[in-house]
Amino acid sequence: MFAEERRAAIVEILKGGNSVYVAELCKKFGVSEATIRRDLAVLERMRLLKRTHGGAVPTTFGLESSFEEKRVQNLDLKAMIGRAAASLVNDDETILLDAGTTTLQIALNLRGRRITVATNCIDVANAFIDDPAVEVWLLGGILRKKPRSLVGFLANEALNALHFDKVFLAANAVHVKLGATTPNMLEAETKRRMLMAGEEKILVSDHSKLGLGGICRICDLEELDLLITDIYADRGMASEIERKIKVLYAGEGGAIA
Amino acid sequence: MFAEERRAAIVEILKGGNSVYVAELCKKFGVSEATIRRDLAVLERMRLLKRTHGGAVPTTFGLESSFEEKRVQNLDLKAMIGRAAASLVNDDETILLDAGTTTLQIALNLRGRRITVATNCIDVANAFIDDPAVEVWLLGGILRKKPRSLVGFLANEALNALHFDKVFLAANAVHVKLGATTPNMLEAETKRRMLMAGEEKILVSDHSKLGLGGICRICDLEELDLLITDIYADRGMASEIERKIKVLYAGEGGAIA
DNA sequence: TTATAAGATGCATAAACGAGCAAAATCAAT
DNA sequence: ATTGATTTTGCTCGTTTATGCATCTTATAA
Repeated sequence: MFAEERRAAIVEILKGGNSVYVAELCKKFGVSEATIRRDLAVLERMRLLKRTHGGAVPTTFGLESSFEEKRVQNLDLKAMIGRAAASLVNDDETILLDAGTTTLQIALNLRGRRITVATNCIDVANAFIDDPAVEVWLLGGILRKKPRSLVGFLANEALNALHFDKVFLAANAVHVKLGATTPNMLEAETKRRMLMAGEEKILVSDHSKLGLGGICRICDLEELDLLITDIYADRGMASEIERKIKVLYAGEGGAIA
Repeated sequence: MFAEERRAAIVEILKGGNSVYVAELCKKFGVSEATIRRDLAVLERMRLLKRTHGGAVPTTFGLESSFEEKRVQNLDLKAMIGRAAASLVNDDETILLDAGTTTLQIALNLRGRRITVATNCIDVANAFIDDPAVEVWLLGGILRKKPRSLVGFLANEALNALHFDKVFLAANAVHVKLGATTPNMLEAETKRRMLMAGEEKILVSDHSKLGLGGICRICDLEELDLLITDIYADRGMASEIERKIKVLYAGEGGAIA
């Protein structure tokens, strides 16, 4: 592996929103800490990341990052779900991607594809910023600063005027009876509109959110066409869910129906 | 095998997204390392690959594009203009900020203020990502990846529904006769809509753009309320412009009328 | 504050590179 | 075929780059 490749891979890791440790990178690439530090130094000069004591964090391009570095939970699971979801997308389709860490993984797996992607998340839009193949539409709206999503009137109005082949929705909780839920009312409303704007409605959620209930209902599971979760989902709960909606289980090798 | 064939074959190998080693290519084609290096040099000049120590990687590797952080021209002047512009904004106002490096400087000088900012630029929105005081609205639209701005139908529709106390517009060229212009038609259309959505219409432009003409006209200078430029503006041109529009000259200490 | 982990710096080494030159291959005319 | 011009190729050698190690300095946390 070339230095160039290694550096690109480091940037790729950080694009998922995670921070990385020097030791972690050493192990992953089988090189010394000195080499990793040199890599991080050049990447920092390129503004592709920000070094910290022990590793590096993504650049929140702009200013001294307020990056509250809580690591993304279940990132590897989300990456698997992202790969599985991306594999469902065909060339020349129009895709609507919800805001969220899982949908960001879908975005990363769609880079280079000949598709049109609309989203209400600036991180998702940014995943394609150096990708000439993908046409990106950003829905407008009020900027929610924590999840970096756009919600509210502008987003809803924009969604009224648009239609997509597939919509990939994220939810904070997925429950057999309560359906898909989220803690924020504005988010819920925008998510409902997103569903309406999509031909094929796909919900993505790693297994940790299954069985949980939130405050604001987005929709019942019957209203959706497909749920993509991971192979660590509880079998009992899974079979209950499967009575209401088709489920895909993403794993190392690929997805199983 | 001809050199041409060999080079085509090398490009073909890289097309799959793989990297190649010089030694590997030597063996494969039965030629010396010097020959392979010459091939790689030729192909790199044709932008068909990117050389690394030991081999080459495909050009679509990502790092390169992010790396071209072309440095902003006249950044210090733009910062002065940004300070001057920001000083015109009052608390509780609603502000519309155009996309551009100068308007980004305005945004940086508005951090912490109790205002609402709408923009069609993700960099401007990001300037407030860690600022709880400023409420940010992002207009939707097609993401233009080089200037990182949002234009087109969604942006225009959103602007129809909104109204702001002040709009700060950026232009690529400002001319006494031709007015404010920009090279991109979609941008021009969205900028026109932005003007319509603002009560007070303010154009910002450092002196290097004065006297230049672009392809797409945004508006005549008479349609605007104020031009903010810097103190290095040519006096002759400045006095001509002043016959059509009020001008503010930003300098080290502050702005002079 | 001190203890500990992480980072910076200088140096050594091996691999890769670039330039120049000569040999070999190719081509264009006779 | 022969000759000469041009291009391509391979080789050598001095230079550069990438990397790891040892040592010294700095940052973080108890």
